Amino acid sequence: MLRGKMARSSQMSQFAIPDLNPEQMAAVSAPPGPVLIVAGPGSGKTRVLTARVAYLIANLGIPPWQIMAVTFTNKAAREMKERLQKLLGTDAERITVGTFHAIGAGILRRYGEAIGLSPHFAIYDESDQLALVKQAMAELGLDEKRVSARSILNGISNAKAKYITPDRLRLRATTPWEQRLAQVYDKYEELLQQNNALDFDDLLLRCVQLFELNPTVLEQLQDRYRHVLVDEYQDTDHLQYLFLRHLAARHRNITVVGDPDQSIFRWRHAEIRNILRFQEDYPDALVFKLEENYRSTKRILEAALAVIRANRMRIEKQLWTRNPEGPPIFLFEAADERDEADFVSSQVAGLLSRKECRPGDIAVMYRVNAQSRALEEAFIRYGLKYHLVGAIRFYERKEIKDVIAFLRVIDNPFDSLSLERVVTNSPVGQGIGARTWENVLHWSQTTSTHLLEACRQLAESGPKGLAGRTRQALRSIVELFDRLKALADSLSLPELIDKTLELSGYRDWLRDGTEEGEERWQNVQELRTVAQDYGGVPASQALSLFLQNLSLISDADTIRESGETSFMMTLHSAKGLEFPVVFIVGLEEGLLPHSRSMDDIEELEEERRLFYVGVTRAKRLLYLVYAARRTIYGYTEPSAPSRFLADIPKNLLHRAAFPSSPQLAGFKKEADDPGLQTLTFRPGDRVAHRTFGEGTVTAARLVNGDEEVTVLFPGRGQKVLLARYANLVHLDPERNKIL
DNA sequence: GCGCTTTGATTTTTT
DNA sequence: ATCAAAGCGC
Repeated sequence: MLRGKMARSSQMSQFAIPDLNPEQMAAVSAPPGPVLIVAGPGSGKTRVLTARVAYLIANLGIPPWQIMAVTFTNKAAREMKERLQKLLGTDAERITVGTFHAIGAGILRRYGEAIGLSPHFAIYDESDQLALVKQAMAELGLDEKRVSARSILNGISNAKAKYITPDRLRLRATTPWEQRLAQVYDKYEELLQQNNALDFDDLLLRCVQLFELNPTVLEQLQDRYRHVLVDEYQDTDHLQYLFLRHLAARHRNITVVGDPDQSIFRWRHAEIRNILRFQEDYPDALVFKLEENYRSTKRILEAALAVIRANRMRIEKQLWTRNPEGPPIFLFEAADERDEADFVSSQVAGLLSRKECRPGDIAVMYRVNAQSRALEEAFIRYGLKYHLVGAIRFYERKEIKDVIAFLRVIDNPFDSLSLERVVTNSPVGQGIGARTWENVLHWSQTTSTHLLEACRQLAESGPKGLAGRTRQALRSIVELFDRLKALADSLSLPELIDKTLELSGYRDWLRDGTEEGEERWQNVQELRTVAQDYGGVPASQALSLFLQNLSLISDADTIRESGETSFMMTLHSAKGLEFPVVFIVGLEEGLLPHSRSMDDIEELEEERRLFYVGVTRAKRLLYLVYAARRTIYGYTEPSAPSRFLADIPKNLLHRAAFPSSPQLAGFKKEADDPGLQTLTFRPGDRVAHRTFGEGTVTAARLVNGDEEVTVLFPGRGQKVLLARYANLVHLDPERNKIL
């Protein structure tokens, strides 16, 4: 007893709790048991969660391996690991930190055999799922023109998210549509099983199933993970809820952190009521509220509060900040989306030329991705650098999916979708068309062997009518995978990838000499680089783990923090980020709130939360922009300002004018740099621009220490550019010398 | 089996 | 306006 106490107190000194305010401190050092931390934006919630993990280990002497910390994104998991590393050193490695899905996949790899899963299961993403639904529908003789595969998949996803099995769905089905849905769902599950594959939802659903069917396994896990901590609890769905409830049922040491006001994934089955009802689930829960905001100015916070106050589904908080009042929030009415983009660009150019911030301090946020187009064009016109966040996902690139398909087949020959991808999308399938492929599928069905085996049998002993060319093509596919499979035992993973690319002819096929081909090849090399982490052991051992981890990673969209580029992103992808300067554009009825969300009160509340999330990303400067008319799908229509704008008290807003810059009282630094004093362009000069080509200067003047040049580009019209950003090149330097 | 034309849909996307 | 998937002809 005494020894234990001494050990604890000596450990306590090892962990110096970082500066925390009293609320944060209370949450961090709350005794084990159910704990709910309601954390406002910018209140240091991740810090608190991390500090609590450290506290449990260092101060309460809990072994690191008894702790599980769950996040939603890989990025959040990574950040938490890094912070724990700093706080605890090597102890941190033994803590289980990961996303729901990664942790679920890990559990299934380890214990899945109890419910009939091979540890080599593939993880199917949404496009794989859709392909599987189509296959299921085809096998059931359902016409895709009458029921879209998409809507069926939605139905299946909804059922899965609610933990409804095909059997249960069939029992509760009343309409013909529901009966058909249950039928396809059933078939879909059968196909997953055949392919030895799981979809994303399965990673949690099957865990819950495992827990319910195998009390021994569940107990083992409960005793292993005695302390569970969850980030972003407001975004958990029903499966995640069940997963956590089971895991924490025995020891009830569950800490959740979240903010119902920032719940924006309802459409992804997130259930805001999970956090609203936490106290009902755990009546003895200790509740802490983090209400001090360290991020935004008083004005920005006040505007945010005014916006969110109108919602009903909330836990009331008294947010406050010690930060300064700050400049007013700028409100600008643009004529249309082009004008809007011009306004944003000119403001950005102004902020940068006045050195009020760095490009990386600025983010432009919008409701739908389509809005980025006009903004990008304007940024390019102004010579401003930007980075589109979350637009292209690495894992979804065609070439990456192709290479992964090869590897998946090597790892799991039952994965028919991947083999199909190889055959239809790469040089390997040369000479095999839809007809032949149907034969293979059919053969595989009748002999119930996997597809590769079906190819082999057809090549060797298929019907006489089979053309020699087809036979040869099938044989070469089988030989390719036989060779690769054999090589997997002796080569490391990166080497196996090299061999795969070489032997399949994929490398030469991809690098077709075009610039695009080379870029795609670079991406493939990127994938190879990732594989190097798994290089220590033979590929046959590393492959499953590599593939499963890969399926769970989506963020090659990791923000590059060079500071030299500004950011554009949807309001959804802005969650969890913060920027000194934020522009929210397209604040119009129909866009925000989106027209598809306007007839449902709960969806409207979510739109409002989305706006709230956007506003609370801003630290110092916030611009709210809307356009009087907007072109959508080729139709130009007048638009009304968003109803959410009306909730912001007028005294916080300042109507911005265009094109002159607003006065940024309190922010404007005294310019040491007087900027440009003389003109370098004059009317008549011939100049070249990166995107507009050659043109003639029609006017030039000094504006805020920069040179504003008006150029007439033949065929593209007159453009007003800032010389500092536009990188205009003089075409006839001789003439310039005369100046 | 491949390439061109038509058709339809088009919010958000942590995994 | 734009893009992808399906449809159709060679």
